[in-house]
Amino acid sequence: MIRLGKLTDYGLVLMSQIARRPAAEMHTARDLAVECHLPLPTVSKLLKKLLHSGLLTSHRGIKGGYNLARESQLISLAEIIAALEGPLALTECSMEITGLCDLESLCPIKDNQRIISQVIRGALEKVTLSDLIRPMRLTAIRDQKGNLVPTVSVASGRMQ
Amino acid sequence: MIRLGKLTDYGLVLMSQIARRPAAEMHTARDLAVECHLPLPTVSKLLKKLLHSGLLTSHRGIKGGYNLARESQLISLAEIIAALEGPLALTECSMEITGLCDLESLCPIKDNQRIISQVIRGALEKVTLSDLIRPMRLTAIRDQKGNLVPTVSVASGRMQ
DNA sequence: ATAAAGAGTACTAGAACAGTACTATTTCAT
DNA sequence: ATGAAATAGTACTGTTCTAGTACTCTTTAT
Repeated sequence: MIRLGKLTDYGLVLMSQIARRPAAEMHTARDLAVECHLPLPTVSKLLKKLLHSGLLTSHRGIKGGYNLARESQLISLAEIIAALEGPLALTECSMEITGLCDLESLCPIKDNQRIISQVIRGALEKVTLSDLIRPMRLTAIRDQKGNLVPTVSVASGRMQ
Repeated sequence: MIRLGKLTDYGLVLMSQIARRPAAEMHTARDLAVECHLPLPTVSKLLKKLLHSGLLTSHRGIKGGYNLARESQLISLAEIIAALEGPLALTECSMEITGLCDLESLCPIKDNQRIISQVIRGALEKVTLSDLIRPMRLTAIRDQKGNLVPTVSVASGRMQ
């Protein structure tokens, strides 16, 4: 079951906002709430989740706040989403992967859900937080059938 | 807002089941329900949706049934999912793409949701129904950080 | 000591999904 | 012609889960 809810979107907005500022700066939940136009309790809750997943560091007390645990280029969208939505439906199968699929064994998939999760996950692994905050170029190409296919290309030239 | 619910999964199972059989065969909702172990009313509802989206053809009356509207290689997962979940959150931006982004104009994205939708959509566009029914090879590679990254490679050698 | 910030828990209202039932319409076979 | 089997369409309902909110405790710098 794959899902990107409103809260996850908020979480991404928050992470982007933190990433946009200099790395040394601390960010309080209150400030982030104002900057992102989100209710404070919601922001608090999200930041806590992101903290527990190891994507943020926190400092308590006055002059406290949150900051990125790693550089933004090292944080993938898949990680952020997993932190907020729970493991991206790769629960059971990822267990098997470590044991079986490393050996290129054939996987008798009956659940399509797994394939799809992995395709999506693969795509999200490739996009990092830093890709999200820099302006991206949106191009539309036509496939062999003549349909418009939107393509997201990052400034660095990497293709998704 | 991206979501793959239970019903969408059922829909994919149904499409796979139809695609697995010879193209000439007709498939009644009743048969598919039995074969896929799903309740008949649910199957009916899903098939109707898929029909309206142009992914299936139908024939009424006794000896009626459903069939694929196109060959399975020409039906992408994105299409099936869009048929069952509604347009994959690419509502507004895809409109703009036709006009602006074709010209490689810079897109001042404030909603991350759009980027993500497009990344995911791009990934799902590449996988077809025929990819889904043939056995796939699941491999796990390690990235530069040492994390396991599951990768789905199709028998044809195409990479996702 | 105090004020400001994060940490943790619990509760509530609302929406959306999933499932079901019922009826009409079409078509082939007898 | 008639009946059976199939799709087509609509409406309803219960349950689950999300989103939002409130309150209290702990930590830390001034």
